[in-house]
Amino acid sequence: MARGRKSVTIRDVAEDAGVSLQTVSRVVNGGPNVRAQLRDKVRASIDRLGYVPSLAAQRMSGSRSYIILAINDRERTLADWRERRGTDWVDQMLLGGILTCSKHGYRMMVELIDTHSDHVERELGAAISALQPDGVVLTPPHSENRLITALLAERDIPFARIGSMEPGPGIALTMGDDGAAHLAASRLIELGHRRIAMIAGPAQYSLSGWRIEGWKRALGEHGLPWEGLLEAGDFGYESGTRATRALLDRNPDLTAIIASSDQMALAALEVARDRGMSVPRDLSLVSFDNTPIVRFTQPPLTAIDQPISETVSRAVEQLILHGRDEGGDAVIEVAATLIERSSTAPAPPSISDAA
Amino acid sequence: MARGRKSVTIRDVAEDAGVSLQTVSRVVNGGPNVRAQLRDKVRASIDRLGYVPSLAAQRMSGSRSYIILAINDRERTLADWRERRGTDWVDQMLLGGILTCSKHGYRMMVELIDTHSDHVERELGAAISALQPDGVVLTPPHSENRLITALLAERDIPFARIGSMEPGPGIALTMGDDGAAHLAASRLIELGHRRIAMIAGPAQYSLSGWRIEGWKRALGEHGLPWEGLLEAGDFGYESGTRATRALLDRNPDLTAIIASSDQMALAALEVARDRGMSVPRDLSLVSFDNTPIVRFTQPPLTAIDQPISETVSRAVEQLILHGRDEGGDAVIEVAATLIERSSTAPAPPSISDAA
DNA sequence: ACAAGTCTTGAGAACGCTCACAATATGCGC
DNA sequence: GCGCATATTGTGAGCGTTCTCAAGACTTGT
Repeated sequence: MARGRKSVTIRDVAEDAGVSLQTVSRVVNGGPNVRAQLRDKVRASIDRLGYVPSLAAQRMSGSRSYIILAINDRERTLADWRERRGTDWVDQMLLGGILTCSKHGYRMMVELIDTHSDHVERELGAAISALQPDGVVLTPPHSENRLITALLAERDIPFARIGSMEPGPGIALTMGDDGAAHLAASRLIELGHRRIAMIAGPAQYSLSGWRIEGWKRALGEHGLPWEGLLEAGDFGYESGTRATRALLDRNPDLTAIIASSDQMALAALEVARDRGMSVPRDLSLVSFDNTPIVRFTQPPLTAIDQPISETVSRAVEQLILHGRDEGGDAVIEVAATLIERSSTAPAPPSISDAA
Repeated sequence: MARGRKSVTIRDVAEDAGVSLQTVSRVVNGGPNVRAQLRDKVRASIDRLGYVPSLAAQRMSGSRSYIILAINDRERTLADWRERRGTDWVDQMLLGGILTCSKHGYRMMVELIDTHSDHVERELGAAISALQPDGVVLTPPHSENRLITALLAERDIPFARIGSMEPGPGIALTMGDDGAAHLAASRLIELGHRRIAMIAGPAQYSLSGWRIEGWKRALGEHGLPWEGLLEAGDFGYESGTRATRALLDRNPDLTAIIASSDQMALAALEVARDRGMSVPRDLSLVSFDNTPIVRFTQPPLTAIDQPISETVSRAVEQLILHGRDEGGDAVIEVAATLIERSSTAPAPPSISDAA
């Protein structure tokens, strides 16, 4: 006889236990109407033979594929990856997703999709046709892409939009970007800062807007102006350098910066150092993301921790458990927190204070 | 009529193009014997209808599943992830793998498996039965786990072992750990260092041994002793702290350390700083991995860059292209390089030199 | 003890595709 | 123009599972 390469099928189990295929299938799927005695017998056969149902066959006949597809932005991911900037976002997503999926007998697959519009439909369409996933997790900036959400809705595939505060279509999950920015700014105000700048993310990410909102709101609550204190970057290091320089040039009295990504904060730290400013003595710095990097800089950075894993985990759970329910278009919020490290300190006595 | 939720099948294409299913199948799979005229007609139908074959169905009937499974160590990955240490290894692997897979029409799936022996067979067996992958990529420490390689061989699934210098079974791919350690040590010797310590990785990783070999060899070539200069860690930060302290306590004349992971190097940097030693003036530091973190420490660390993405990419390519060939048990080497940053400098004039 | 219901089990079709093979068309040498 | 080899197309079965539906076994109320 040949190698034992043929795998154990449901038929083998059925024969071994002396029951029909259907009964085995019911036992495997926790079907309701099987006598305890038979169920145990089948279970024993399954264990002995080491039977595990074939995902492909399950997909073929059943209505579920047991696959959740996670969509990431190809351009940004690849750029980060090529330049060895770290792709912590993908990591967090992958692990949070995998763990929650496997808890429910699902698998997660990661797909990189171009933001560029003519690719979106083709690439996403192809992935969906090939995989026929039971749910899709969208990450920014795809989360609010009409083309994508329309495509998914048309194909009747449940989906979750990470990082979106807009209700429907699909499940929206936000990490409270406005609240987080508000928190960061408020804390800085509490520390005595009056001139607090923001390096925002790119406009096509709606969370960039929300962060700006939160920051403005905090300043407004204390009667502080924000004009001239806003610069936009693209989350990358270089853009952070440019933005920080512009901010510092324009505002000699600047004492604090909130950066919308760790990379941009790293850049700000470097620019400050180049200009002979000490962080946090002369300049306080708060970043967004809290990737592993910021714990090891000098000084370690105070950062808004974005609970990506948990958010994706919640998204996956919703998709698996309530995927097909008409979900009422709820917005789920997983709160971000401020991790204070050593890049923030009380504001230096200002020139006007001294006067 | 209901929503357009039913997907386009090969049958739809066949009808649209007025040919048989088989002909469409041949066109899709690049079959050799189809007249150009018909092929174009079928292609047109495929494009118009947006047909993409179902992975599940392909797996069911054909001999291939178009899935490559990447196995990672669950314990270490989860520990790194939970403590937000960064899981750069997974990242690099995932992206290198995904890209190469998609180039060949394959997909990559990531699976976390416990090292603990009774889990290994069950978990890996289950993953294989469910997914029936066309190839498996093993990462350390699974790369040399007999239980795993035996299981894969028995089921006749091609596999690649990343980070292994041992030929067969399966394809072995190494990043030249002995050579890399030799390179690091040699460079330090060139800089005038005589007392060069090594913080090794855990023994169950065979690459730990190879790195020790390379380091010893370099020292030996210059008549330098290594006794008392070796400590083992577990790749994690805390173990790096312990190891560095032990090394420094035992060897007051130590001027350089090679750490087998970035985390341990980070710890060494911290310990040195605590003891009032300046890096690189008093102590030179070389780390392994070159994760994004080490570019932003103060000083940025000189590191051995492990080309994980490229190695996994090569592994995937081998599996897809030559998976079933009796590969002759070759060992493929993808060379690591030394990235010099600011944590290495000429050795300080030693006490004996001064005497 | 009998009809009417419920619980349990099984049989057969179907999912979308590729395989092996059969049938037909085309080309070539003479 | 005939016969053979070769290129092209079509047919039917089967992959491993779940679905639908029907049949048999057991309850229950009267």
